[in-house]
Amino acid sequence: MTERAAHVPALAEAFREHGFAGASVTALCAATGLGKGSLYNFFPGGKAEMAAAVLADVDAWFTVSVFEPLRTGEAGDPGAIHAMFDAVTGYFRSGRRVCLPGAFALGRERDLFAETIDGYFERWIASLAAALRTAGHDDQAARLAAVETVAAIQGAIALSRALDSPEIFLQVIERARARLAADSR
Amino acid sequence: MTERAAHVPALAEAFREHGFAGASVTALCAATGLGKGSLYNFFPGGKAEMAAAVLADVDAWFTVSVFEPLRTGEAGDPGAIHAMFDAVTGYFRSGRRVCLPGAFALGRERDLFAETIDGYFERWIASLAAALRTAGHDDQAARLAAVETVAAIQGAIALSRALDSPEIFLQVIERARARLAADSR
DNA sequence: GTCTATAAAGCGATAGAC
DNA sequence: GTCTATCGCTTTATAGAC
Repeated sequence: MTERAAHVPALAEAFREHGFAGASVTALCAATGLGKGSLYNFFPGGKAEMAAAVLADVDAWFTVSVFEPLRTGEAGDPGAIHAMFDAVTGYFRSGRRVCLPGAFALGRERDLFAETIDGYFERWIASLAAALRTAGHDDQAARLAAVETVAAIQGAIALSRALDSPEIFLQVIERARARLAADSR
Repeated sequence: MTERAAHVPALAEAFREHGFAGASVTALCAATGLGKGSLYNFFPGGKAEMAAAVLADVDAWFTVSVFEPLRTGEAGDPGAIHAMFDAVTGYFRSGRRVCLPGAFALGRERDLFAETIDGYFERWIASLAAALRTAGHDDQAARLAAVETVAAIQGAIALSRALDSPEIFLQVIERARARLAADSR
């Protein structure tokens, strides 16, 4: 028996490439290697349920690989924040790979997945702010710097794709990293 | 005679709301108040030609309202850069309105409009960098700060839509503005 | 230049054989 | 659980009346 979860990464890549509206069930079949019948057997709710599963998978990865490490960093150790930048640089493939919650936020599909999208960014900001408080920021400064940093990462993806330049992504990321490091001295 | 250009703003709002793949010709008819026959009379190339006209219109607005003012600012006067932040805050409706070149950059439609999208962002960055050089930055610092700022604006749109919070947009914009002002002292 | 009617293709989704 | 065949609908785009 093949399980539903095994096909989620392929669905994710298809949604990243085509967007939600642009990803036809035929394209999703091609991405997974499954027929329509099999796909609907795993996801009776159709495209919406597939996208929800993908978003849940993305959320789970970030929870384990980004949000939780940010919260378990020790006081005075900037390692957790550096690890976050390294993790997102790898995950987003230096801007070649889209952030699905961010991309969905720009379109009509935002309404379908509002809670998931909101939760993803809210927890990213909150956990980064927690790490910044550990590094010495006060509450308000930590929250603002976290918002600014997450926005910078989202903007870096859009801009590097627009200019077809991974270097642009890396430039923005390194400046965001340097700014947090400087502020945390 | 109604002219083609008169319908471009309505098309733009439809593409912003639905995205390129999600905007059906029926929806574009509803947005413009025209029948399919009339729409195809103005835009024989269909959706792609409509979107191209919209992107050209966006590009023209930014050229007049953002790019050119950035280049005509006088040395030592930070007014042009402040005017840019004011203009984009208004244009993007504090993050409620999507940046079409930025949104298209995230999807497959990027390939269709690659030149336009690339040119839009390249000229935005170049004109902002020119204003920063006028304000005292050296070449490399100006370019990097311009890239960072445009990315921040794109990220602000995505994040404020994700969290359904115009305040987030304004926070990020004000921090970007303050950073440029501080660097230009 | 505008509309309605329509063509041809693709869509999401389902049924039913295996 | 997997497939193919098919349904009903929407899609893009065109044709032709006015």
